[in-house]
Amino acid sequence: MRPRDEHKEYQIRQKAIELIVAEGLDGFGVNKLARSAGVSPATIYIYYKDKEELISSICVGVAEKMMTFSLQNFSPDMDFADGLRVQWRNRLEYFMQCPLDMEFIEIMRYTHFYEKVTAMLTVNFGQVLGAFMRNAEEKQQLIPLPFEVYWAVAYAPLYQLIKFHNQGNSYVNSSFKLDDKLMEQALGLVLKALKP
Amino acid sequence: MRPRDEHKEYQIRQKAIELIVAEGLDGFGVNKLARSAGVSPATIYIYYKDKEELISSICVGVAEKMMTFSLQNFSPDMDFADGLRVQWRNRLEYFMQCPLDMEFIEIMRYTHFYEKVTAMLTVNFGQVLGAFMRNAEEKQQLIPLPFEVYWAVAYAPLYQLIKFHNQGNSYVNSSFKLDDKLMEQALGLVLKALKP
DNA sequence: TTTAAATAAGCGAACGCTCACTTATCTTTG
DNA sequence: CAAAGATAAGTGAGCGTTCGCTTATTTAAA
Repeated sequence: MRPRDEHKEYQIRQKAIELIVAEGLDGFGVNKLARSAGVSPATIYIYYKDKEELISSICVGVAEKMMTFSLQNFSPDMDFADGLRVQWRNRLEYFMQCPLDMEFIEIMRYTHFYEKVTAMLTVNFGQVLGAFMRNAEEKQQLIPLPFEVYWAVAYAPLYQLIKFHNQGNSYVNSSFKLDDKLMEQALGLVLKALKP
Repeated sequence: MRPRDEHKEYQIRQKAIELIVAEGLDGFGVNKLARSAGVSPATIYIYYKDKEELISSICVGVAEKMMTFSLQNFSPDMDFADGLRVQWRNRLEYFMQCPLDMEFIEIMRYTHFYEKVTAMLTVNFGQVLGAFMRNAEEKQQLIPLPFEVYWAVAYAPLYQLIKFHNQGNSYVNSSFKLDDKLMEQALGLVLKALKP
């Protein structure tokens, strides 16, 4: 039998992400994607059952890649400040390498497609980072907190900075670029908030 | 001449928000909206030039309402901790009263419709909150910081908590409800981070 | 080693349906 | 009755999806 053209498979996924980031989920269509990826619409249906499964699959794929990346060089029993810094650095590095992925996930976050991502993240991400938080508490490097309060203070500021960066500006500055120095400054504040 | 039926005007806007929150921007259609609001599709085109203007107008309207609400009882020369608490309380109260508005804006945030909102927020929101930040710095109630770092640490955690609440769960807990006590706890941490 | 059967990949064209939007007509007001 | 509101009944365009067919590759009998 004829083997799959892996380049086509890749092109479909890549162009789908590009199109959705550029034009949003509305404005995204299978025929448009086919033209953009240089394949026939029918070919897309060899790989995916329907449009729903196409988007869903890409969504989970990207989320898995992001999660794996952000857990690089990380272990739940690391020193609290070190562990949090590794997490921040990984996320920032991933974003610098794959800015489209980040924007793509942000768009998907408020669609029903994200439910599968949440389920996946809960199993993999939640376990590891929940353990990290509990360990840090035991070592008295972190104030005892409900998980959600901890998470909101520990990670949300980073995502907001990335959002400003993606947007290219903020409410008062017409141009904004996130760099290592700014990240460290924000991380310093977060650590100050969370340490006993 | 015949006057407009204001009930219809309101129904169109309200149902549009409900539909977009329920099914996303894709899956939202003018015919569907007309049926849901109990009017003819053509009636919608009396109020709005096209679908684009319809969504755009609702988007800006909701954002303006949110901004006005969140500046209630607030002044840029308030004591820093008091001012930040008022902001957090206002946002949380608005969300409790109009949870759909919040979800609606979050969906719109990653579409081209949000550009107009950003422009509007920059003018109104940015001015007031920029002044608040500068005043707080002068009074030495706030560490000197770039605006974006300040904003990320000061407000992002609240939005993340609201997100968890909307979602109804987080990465480790299968059920989560945001309340006043949790908000105060998170606000306490944020203040600890930002105060000298 | 040749060759043809078998099979999945891949495609262009078109299907049925829904979409955003319009037209022709009627209704309600000053 | 003039003027604007409101609508039922459309319209063509574009959507997701499928059909009928071709192409490339493997397999294995001759």
